[in-house]
Amino acid sequence: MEMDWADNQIINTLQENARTSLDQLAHITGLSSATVQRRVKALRDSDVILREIAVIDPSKVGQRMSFVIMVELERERPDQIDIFVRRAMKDRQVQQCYYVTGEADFCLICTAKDMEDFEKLTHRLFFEDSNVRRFRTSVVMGRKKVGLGVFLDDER
Amino acid sequence: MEMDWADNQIINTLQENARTSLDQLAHITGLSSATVQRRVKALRDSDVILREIAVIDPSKVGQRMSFVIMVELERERPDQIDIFVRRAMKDRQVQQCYYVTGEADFCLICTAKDMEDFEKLTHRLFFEDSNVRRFRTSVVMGRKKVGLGVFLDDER
DNA sequence: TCATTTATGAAATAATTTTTCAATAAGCGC
DNA sequence: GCGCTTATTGAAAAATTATTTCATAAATGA
Repeated sequence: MEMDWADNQIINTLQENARTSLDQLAHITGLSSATVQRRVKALRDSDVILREIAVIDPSKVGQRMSFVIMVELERERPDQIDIFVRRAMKDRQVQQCYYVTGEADFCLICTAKDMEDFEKLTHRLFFEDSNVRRFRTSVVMGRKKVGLGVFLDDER
Repeated sequence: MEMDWADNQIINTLQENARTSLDQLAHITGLSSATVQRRVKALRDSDVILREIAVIDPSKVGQRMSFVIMVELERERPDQIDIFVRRAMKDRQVQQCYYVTGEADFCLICTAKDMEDFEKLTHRLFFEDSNVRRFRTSVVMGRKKVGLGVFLDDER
């Protein structure tokens, strides 16, 4: 999809606040609000904007802990990998699952109420899957930056 | 903040689609749209809903690569840690920065256009900071699940 | 150049959000 | 339980925001 400076501004702004009104975006870009609305629609239709979501504070809803988990599988056959991916993807406590190069096969970002809740998670994901060789857990002490932003060049 | 089943439904729904209208939320919860609007406002004001954002497809805006980087610092003094955190936080290509237990001190999730772009990132973040002992990079081959959702119990 | 397509802004329309207000429900002291 | 206060609720009005329409202007390309 063809994109210019105005689109970049729209994308950057909506990544910071998806509730920014078309009037505000019109002011930022110097376009009319009708044009901005068509630009936003095009960005949605072409899946540049994948979705618009509310970000919840996990600690405010009882999920007080976060974890980074590096997972090594026993066998790296595609079908074996797929079984693990499916299990991870459908688990609500797995926020992110990356298939990666290096020593580990996957990096997971997970949340849990407490350590007991985390232990249950490890059973669901790792002990019930005989193909998981080992996993290394890092407990998150500080969520210094948490986002999904890909911010674009502001230059005209 | 006191929260009931209707709030949970609102939270779960807005995490999937922040553009869900008050009428739709009213239908889901069985409340009036005026009440739902007040619930949503309360969730925003109390920072249960931290923000509402557009999620962009990185590959559609030229950021074709993602990386998981485990970072070890030389000295773990709070002021030294803070210097690194600040640098990581203000870098646009760092989507996430977790301060963690275990061998490494930090786990970063980063994006880059290509390997050259990534190399620049490592210089900015790691080589210019004499306090970084080492870092281990895992290149992301598959973004199997990417989100920030913390989904709540659906039971009444 | 001319024809065609595409993008634009102003205005009208539609949809959504926010406020107002009266009624009901929930807490609380006694 | 009774009376009092405070909270929460829904319907309707008001305000704001999003979308469509339509005529015009700019870009594209034979």
